[in-house]
Amino acid sequence: MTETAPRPTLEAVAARAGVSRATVSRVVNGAHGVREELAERVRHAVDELGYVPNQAARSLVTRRHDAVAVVAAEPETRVFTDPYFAQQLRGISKELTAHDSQLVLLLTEGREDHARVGRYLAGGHVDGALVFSLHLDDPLPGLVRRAGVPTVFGGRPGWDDGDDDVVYVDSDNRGGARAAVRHLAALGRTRIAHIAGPLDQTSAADRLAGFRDVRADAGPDLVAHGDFTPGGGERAMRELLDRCPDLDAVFAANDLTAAGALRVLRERGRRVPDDVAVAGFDDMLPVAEQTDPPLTTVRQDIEGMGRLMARLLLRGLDRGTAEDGDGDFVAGDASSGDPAHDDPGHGAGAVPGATSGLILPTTLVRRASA
Amino acid sequence: MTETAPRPTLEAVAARAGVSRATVSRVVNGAHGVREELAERVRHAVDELGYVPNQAARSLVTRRHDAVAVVAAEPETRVFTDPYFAQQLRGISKELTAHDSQLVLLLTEGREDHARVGRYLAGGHVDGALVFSLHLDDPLPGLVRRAGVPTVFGGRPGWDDGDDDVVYVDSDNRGGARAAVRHLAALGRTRIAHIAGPLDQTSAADRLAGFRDVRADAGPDLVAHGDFTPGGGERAMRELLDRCPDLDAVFAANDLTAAGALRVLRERGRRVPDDVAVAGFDDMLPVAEQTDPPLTTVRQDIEGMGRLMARLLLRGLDRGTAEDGDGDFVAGDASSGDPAHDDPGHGAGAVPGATSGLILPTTLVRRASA
DNA sequence: GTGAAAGCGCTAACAC
DNA sequence: GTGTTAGCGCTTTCAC
Repeated sequence: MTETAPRPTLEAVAARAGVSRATVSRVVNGAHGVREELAERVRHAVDELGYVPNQAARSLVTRRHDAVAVVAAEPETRVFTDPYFAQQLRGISKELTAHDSQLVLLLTEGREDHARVGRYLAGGHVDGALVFSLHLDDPLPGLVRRAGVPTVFGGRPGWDDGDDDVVYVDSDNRGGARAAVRHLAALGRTRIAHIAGPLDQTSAADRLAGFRDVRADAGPDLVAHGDFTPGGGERAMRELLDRCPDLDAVFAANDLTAAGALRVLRERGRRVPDDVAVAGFDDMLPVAEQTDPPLTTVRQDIEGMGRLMARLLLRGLDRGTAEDGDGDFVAGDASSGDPAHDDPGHGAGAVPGATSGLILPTTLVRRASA
Repeated sequence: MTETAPRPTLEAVAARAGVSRATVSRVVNGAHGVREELAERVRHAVDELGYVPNQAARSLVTRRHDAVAVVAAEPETRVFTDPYFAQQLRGISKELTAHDSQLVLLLTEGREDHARVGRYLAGGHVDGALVFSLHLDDPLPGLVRRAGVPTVFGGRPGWDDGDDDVVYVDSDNRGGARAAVRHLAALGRTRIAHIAGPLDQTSAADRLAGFRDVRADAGPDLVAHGDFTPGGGERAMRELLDRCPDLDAVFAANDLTAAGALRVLRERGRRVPDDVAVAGFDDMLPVAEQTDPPLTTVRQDIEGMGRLMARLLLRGLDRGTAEDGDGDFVAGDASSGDPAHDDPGHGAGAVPGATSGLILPTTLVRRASA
């Protein structure tokens, strides 16, 4: 834990190179209009002295911070029970790095933390925020709005007050669910059940909606409610089996749930997929590949979500800097029919005063369970 | 993505309260020696105006940032294949939050990123760094040292140049491994094999060392090499079975490896634990509880590691601020005998000029596999 | 106890 | 093109 040595300043570089501070500043910031000879001298001095600009001083005047906050509610989201969040972070990090922006991570544990986050966001430390909000009643969204910071949400926000323009990125939960259920149906299954996730999370609600899209006629006994955990999956599976002993397929709201269901099916002597076909959601690798049999499931581009969120935010931040149209990433299952499905070409800030979401496509991964 | 409104400044608050900027500053920073009446007036003005100090301006003069960088090499560590890193982050976040410090996440993807991280660290954006370095040849440690930023490492660093004082936190990989192997032996197993992890990571090396501590006589055919993945576990298990068909126990370097081994054992018709007892390491929940049978394994206090790292760093930062001795967290299996095992009471900066590590204890979690 | 004033390191007008 | 100058919002001596 050595002490930080005093860093050279712009002034020092200027003296060394025999120019003014302004010139050094211009060179350092890549401005045009500096004679190449001088520029070279400056660069030399910078190297010699090991000059690194002081960001605090810079932000003070530019009001830019080259930093973005990532806000996530830790206990409520499944942020730390699986690698999901970590992958989104990775995507975000990659994109921010490419834009020379730093990632400030704000994790909230409870209500006490909200004030802190609000203060931080309002304090003008960051240029924007990426907020993960998966609960219907999440206080975070309101909070960041009040802070007045440009924001992109991860996951479809539960509320929709209409008069506010909200930008979000989500994966196609509904379309993915449809694909899974259609796959089960294509297998010839006719008694297809669903184990839903906690419906106060939009992902769970959307997956249930996808199930219903395909099985509009499914009776209520074919739907049980889990909580995205294996334990919840077990309970729900038992319920379903008791209610509908003749079911021949199950679509679980996520892989953890499916793993629990699998265990109960085995315990009850049902063969998978022969007697009952099972499909999950997430393609959470450590689970989906390890179950017996391995899980047929719906894969999302999680890292891609993170990247897209960051990209949207950054693009919004330098709105007006032209340079548009790197179209990889605009996405969407065209057949999705999801009501929140915007023209992806516009991205951030497309429709002022209206919620606009970008939905990333999902893909069905076939393994042995269905 | 609404635009940020202009924030009130100290000046504004001062005007509102009818005092000088200096006084407001004192109140805001909780200094003594301000007449209570004035202080009250200032607090009032702060609330009314919704004043939040501008951190950039503050850092510019104080040279404090109330921010800590967390640096992790993404592809090399298993950071994104399991929830491990996320849990450490959570621990770090909690501790930093309690000290009003922000968490700046620096993820590196490759060599190109090192320069960026070095620049950032050297740029004086943060008060210190928490660095995860698990590879022997990791360039990160040297880099942060050159940046001259107070640092605490996560995981025992692979190198040890002796003349530098390095502070790190690790869990008791060696002691945990010993406990697992002793447990297998206590079960009456005599032919205990080990599937090691990638030995360029100290955790894997330490677990192997722990195995050897207990089974000093184990021949080389009882040790196979995996890579911390299920696939590696499968390959290693096949090898072991071919070499030593009579083995009756396996200690796998982590749970993922154990999951792979389990699959091969089943495939080869060995019953677990009857024919072969299996133990893992990590207690990685989505895996350890889902395997068939569930895994006996060694649990680490991952979140605790994160907290301790942050605590150590922060304590080092305000060295001299007295207030010491909240002794929860100082830890260590006293019987460990690990050479890097310091007197935990001293913590950060205890032995200047020498590597000092704090080792968190592990616990054996018994499930059905052994 | 409180205020006035200097200055942290940088950028952005504005002159030259 | 390049230098000079005036702050950005804050903390911190130093007088009073």
